[in-house]
Amino acid sequence: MKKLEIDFYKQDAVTVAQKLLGKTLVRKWEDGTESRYQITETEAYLGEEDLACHASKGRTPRTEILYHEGSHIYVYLIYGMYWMLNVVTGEENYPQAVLIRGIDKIIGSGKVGRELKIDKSLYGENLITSERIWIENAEDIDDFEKAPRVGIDYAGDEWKNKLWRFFIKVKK
DNA sequence: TGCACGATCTCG
DNA sequence: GAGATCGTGCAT
Repeated sequence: MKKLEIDFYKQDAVTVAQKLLGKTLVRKWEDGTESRYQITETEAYLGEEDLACHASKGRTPRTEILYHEGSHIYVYLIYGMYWMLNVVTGEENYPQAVLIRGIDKIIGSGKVGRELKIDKSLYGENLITSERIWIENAEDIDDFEKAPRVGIDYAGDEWKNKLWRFFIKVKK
């Protein structure tokens, strides 16, 4: 399949989060081998006014990449041990990102970070030009579930109740 | 310069 | 149900 192009990432985070479901995440290792995963769960973080989005605290060295245009990668260390993998979306100066929470059978952003060996060296990587990580196109998934986002109790009711978490419905 | 806290997981 | 473990942001 073909790599996703810049136009895909320039859409808003909520749209991209839904469309990323079912797409193929490709990780190329140091030794030249590749691993491929189907994206099964995502969450959207949209703009400075979204209190759950890291950019709500303003532009800092850490969140800088969120202000760039879509297709960049935002990695973030949480609880001192887990690297979260995020895809920056939208136009420049409009901070948005999609958190990858699940790939294949690996559900949980901490596990994803470990599986993909995500670390600071991937911060700011570009999904279109990178030789180490990119996303390939696949058929859109229409049959998915929505739910409130996880672990953002501090964001306040208005934001924490938004159904911006998306995951593929498990087939019986 | 210091400190409290978090988009989590694993183990007991 | 608590601990592991550390970069970041904000208060001193």
